[in-house]
Amino acid sequence: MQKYLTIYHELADKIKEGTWEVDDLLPSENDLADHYGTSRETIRKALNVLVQNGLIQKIRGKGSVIIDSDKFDFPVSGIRSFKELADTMHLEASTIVKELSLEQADSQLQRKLQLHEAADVWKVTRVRQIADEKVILDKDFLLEKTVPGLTEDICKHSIYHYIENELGLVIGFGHKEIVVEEATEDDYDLLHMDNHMNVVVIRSVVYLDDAQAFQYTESRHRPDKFRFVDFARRTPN
Amino acid sequence: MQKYLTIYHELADKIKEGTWEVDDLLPSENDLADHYGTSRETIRKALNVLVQNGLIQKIRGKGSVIIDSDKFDFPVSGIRSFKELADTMHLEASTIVKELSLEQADSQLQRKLQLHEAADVWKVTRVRQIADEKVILDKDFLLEKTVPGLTEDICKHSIYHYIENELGLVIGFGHKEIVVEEATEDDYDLLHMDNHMNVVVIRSVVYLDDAQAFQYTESRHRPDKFRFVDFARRTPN
DNA sequence: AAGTGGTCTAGACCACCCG
DNA sequence: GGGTGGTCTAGACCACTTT
Repeated sequence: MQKYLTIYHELADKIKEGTWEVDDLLPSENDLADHYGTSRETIRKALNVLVQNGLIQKIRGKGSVIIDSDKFDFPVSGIRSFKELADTMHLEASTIVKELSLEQADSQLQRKLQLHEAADVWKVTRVRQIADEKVILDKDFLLEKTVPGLTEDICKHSIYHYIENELGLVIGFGHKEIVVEEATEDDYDLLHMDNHMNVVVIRSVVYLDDAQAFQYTESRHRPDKFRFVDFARRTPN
Repeated sequence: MQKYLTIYHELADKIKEGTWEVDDLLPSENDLADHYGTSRETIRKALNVLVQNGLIQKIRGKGSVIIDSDKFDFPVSGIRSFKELADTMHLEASTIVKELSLEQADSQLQRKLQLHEAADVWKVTRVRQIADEKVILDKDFLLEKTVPGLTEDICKHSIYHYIENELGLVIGFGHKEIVVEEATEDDYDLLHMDNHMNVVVIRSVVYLDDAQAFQYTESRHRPDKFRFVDFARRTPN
């Protein structure tokens, strides 16, 4: 692995273990460079990842202060699979696969995935349970060309795990939209909806690191169980 | 201004003007270094900001491809003021200041702002109108010590503009939580609520670049007018 | 004055993609 | 094999904070 990433992980682990108090300063970049026997720029690359992930804040002239990242229980933002979420939040979660089929992408889906021609897509419908309550209805559409060999077993476990670990693909980026809509009959059928007339809908497109869109997802959440957490920095624009 | 930021802005403007087609490649880093008479590392810093902001995707061995960032109308995510949002989205928006007062932070607010002692805070209540409909109810709490001299006029215009441009402070980072809750009487009184029983509530804490929390906000949205857009990358974790 | 992080340089080697 | 981006180096100067 790259030197800066191993240093990042070592520092991230130490921070999460509480090696330094919140508001304490990390050793200076020069000290870290000496300690790890590397150049300052390499240390800076490692520290920048810590900054991105909300573990430290750098202050010019002072140093790098430890941030109370517990406050954020943050990795919910960004691109995360349901399984990753459930694991990091220590939830008792399970998945029910309602449908797994191969279809032709219609024109709307072609536009979302920026396809210039027809293509086969997997349609996957899954219900997510947390503590034995059906709270999320996920409808995924995945390019068959990019994600071949999907099985019900994979869908039940984690499609992302399959994509990244079995197929060796690398997720690049994604964008999502969150809105609130009226619940449909599907929602009432498949989720434990009680009296809620609204659902929170997250529509997202995910791209590989070669900028190819390969997945469109509509994720429908019971409103009383929905929670989205985000950590952000002010960037140049 | 720093060389890499001027290069970033020049390239960002060119991309937004459509100088290159989506899926085209930017000139190579070496070419850009020659063209701007600078080193490759400086070019790379500029390109990394383009990547962060979803304008390009770098592909090893190929180059930097232009991403269709229109698809994201993206700067809604991250840390943005209502005024910035309204401006970039070209909305006909206005603000009504309902309350501006100075209070003592209660224990709950002290915890949110990570204060170790009592402190004065501004309490600002504002209703946001878009196209003459009252759609957002914002309740802000700002440390008076950090943000002195707040006036009704500033609150009506943009508190962030005052903080960054008049006071010369620099926003560092923030975190937010989005949930759906039952509407309160306040919501019904102050927003054009029709029959919606739910509101989308965004609770956020914002920090300066010295890692001092200075603002807590509760932003309550009419569900049918709520939309949150997010652009994210997969980062090491 | 000394120490910190922020920027910038000129060079090097590597892994990867493509013709 | 030539070009691309990814990593790493050793050094320099700067703006800023603290002592």
